[in-house]
Amino acid sequence: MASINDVAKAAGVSKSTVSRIINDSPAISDETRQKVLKVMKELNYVPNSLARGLSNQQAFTVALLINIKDVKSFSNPFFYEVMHGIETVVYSRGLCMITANLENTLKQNEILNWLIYGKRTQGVILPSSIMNNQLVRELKKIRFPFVTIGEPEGIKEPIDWVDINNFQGGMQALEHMISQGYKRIAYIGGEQVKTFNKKRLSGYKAALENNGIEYKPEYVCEGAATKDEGYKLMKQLIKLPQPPDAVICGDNVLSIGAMKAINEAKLNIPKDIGILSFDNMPIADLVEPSLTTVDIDVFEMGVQAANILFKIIDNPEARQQQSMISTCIKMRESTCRE
Amino acid sequence: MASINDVAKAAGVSKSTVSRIINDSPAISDETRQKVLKVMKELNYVPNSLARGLSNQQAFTVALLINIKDVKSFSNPFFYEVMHGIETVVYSRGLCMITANLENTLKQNEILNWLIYGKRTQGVILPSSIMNNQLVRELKKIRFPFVTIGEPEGIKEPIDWVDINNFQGGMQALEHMISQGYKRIAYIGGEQVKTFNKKRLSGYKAALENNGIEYKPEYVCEGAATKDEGYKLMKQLIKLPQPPDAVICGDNVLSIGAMKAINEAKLNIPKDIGILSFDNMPIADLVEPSLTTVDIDVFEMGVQAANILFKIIDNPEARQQQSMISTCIKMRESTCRE
DNA sequence: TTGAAAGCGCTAACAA
DNA sequence: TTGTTAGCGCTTTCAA
Repeated sequence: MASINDVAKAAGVSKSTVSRIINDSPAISDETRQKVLKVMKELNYVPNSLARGLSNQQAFTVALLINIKDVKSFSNPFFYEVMHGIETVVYSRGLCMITANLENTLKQNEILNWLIYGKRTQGVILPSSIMNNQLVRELKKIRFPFVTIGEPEGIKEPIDWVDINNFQGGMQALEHMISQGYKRIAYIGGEQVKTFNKKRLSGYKAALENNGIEYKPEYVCEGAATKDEGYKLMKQLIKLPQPPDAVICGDNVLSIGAMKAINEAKLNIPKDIGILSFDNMPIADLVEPSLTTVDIDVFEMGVQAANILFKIIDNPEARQQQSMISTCIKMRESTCRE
Repeated sequence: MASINDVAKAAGVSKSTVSRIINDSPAISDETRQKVLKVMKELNYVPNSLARGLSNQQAFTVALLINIKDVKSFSNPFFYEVMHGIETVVYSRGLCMITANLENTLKQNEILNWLIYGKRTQGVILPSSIMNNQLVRELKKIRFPFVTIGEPEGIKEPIDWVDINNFQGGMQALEHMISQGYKRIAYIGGEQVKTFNKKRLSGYKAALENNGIEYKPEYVCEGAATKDEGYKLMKQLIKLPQPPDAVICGDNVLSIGAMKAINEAKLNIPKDIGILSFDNMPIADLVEPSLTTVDIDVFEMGVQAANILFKIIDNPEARQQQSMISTCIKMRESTCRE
């Protein structure tokens, strides 16, 4: 294992010179640089990141905190892609990404302390669900760079975050239905505790208004979570004196329940009833008919989170930035009336 | 930010003493220990991991390499749980976990070099798909601890790995079918390039033999990957002069295709044809009827991978260990003939 | 049981 | 453009 000293000796220069070359300092003659680079290659030299980190007082590491229990907010496929987005940016800057689960041995604050004060990382990306005013105050006090995934609620100071534009998603969902000729568009929404569900519903309502369609409370169900609930709620909708001719569901699971109810009522999708779902999961392609969804570029969300984080790291005075990722409709058979 | 010196001064001891306490050295009087621990708490002291690492010549970090492109072998939900399993063990030992994607800016070897020679990590867990004899030789030469996820192919030297017991899975699948009274059990397998698919099929064949059932080549299709292929293959099976009364599918996607074919033929699941799938994905619970699957404890696989890795780290002379995670049948409606 | 001091591999201020 | 040197925060050997 060659060290900077070995390289310096072998190249006949001082270790400061080698250090300067490692750090791309311009104050080095081309001749020396070539010579040293050659020696580095020969010795298979890789700078010791621990020594660099100690000297620079930074870990060359970014941490992604996840909450494994919080399956709904950032569940499997999503999380995976967010992570990959972050990773792409982090590694392209020559840092490592460390991941840590908040539900592990250490408690939330402890693990953050451990990561931050133990100099294990120089920035974190964390789910908005764990943010609170005290934590924000603390992080700001020590000027520690952080970015939140998801817009945090009830935070007084402005902070940096990225989120899906769920309001836009709700609007797009309704507008897609309208464009396909549906008139009476119902809504089976997910749990209203989650901000993103509230935003989606607001988007739906706003689009109703924009399009001069009357809002009918009996068309809107909230707080559903399981296939079974989707099924039951859809059944009720079908039984209405004037049943809807389309339904927007909060997620794929609800949709599957709703589809079952529609099939049992011998109604045709998409002819009699159109159906559209938030969250573009693999299952949307597999069901019969395939499911039109509101799609999200989760990878991009990771990329933006990381970019914002580096912006703060590079310039601690940078203005806070909030970034919304656009949604788009992934059209499939379930709304293709034609 | 308190350093070891601050603690030493505040406690009126030398920094060696503080260091000994950090490292749980027994050669410390209880009195001193209590005194120093109290000061540490007061100063909110956390040891600088970079300095410790530099001094100890180890990063206190374990790396998980993933191959984001290789969706089939270790795809989303799986990977997520493996990671969580690893993480649980890693953090309980006070180390960090870093993840790195092989498809990133750096190439495979470069990123490994970068991680290892840059002292960024003291052990890696990596997918068997990237293993080759040269890499094994190199890692062994420098005695770098590593564990493979999945049994590697064509590796000459014995190495440490964990894998799902896919052979057992294949046997269990067939035996479950038999126990439910099915007689003519077909098999729609995944791509045979993948070792795990070969093993599953071998298990199926072995179980046939164990149970004195004749192997019928026309009942076995291989190399399918999409819903559509599942559909077509199932259709062919149904058209056979003596069609099967049960089918085992290589994954959930194939199963959905097969179910479609069965439904179109107006056959009942599970009465006329039973269906069972490898891989217990969320979708298995959502389809109608719900799908019996071969389930896998992927979390446990991560735990074992990490445990083996630490065994090697703690004792470089340890014998190589291969660990197989048992499968089990998750019974649902699709095979419930009763 | 404790302390003094050297050293881990790098960076950066200062000098040349 | 390059070299010398002190120092980053910890561990560990040796001595007391």
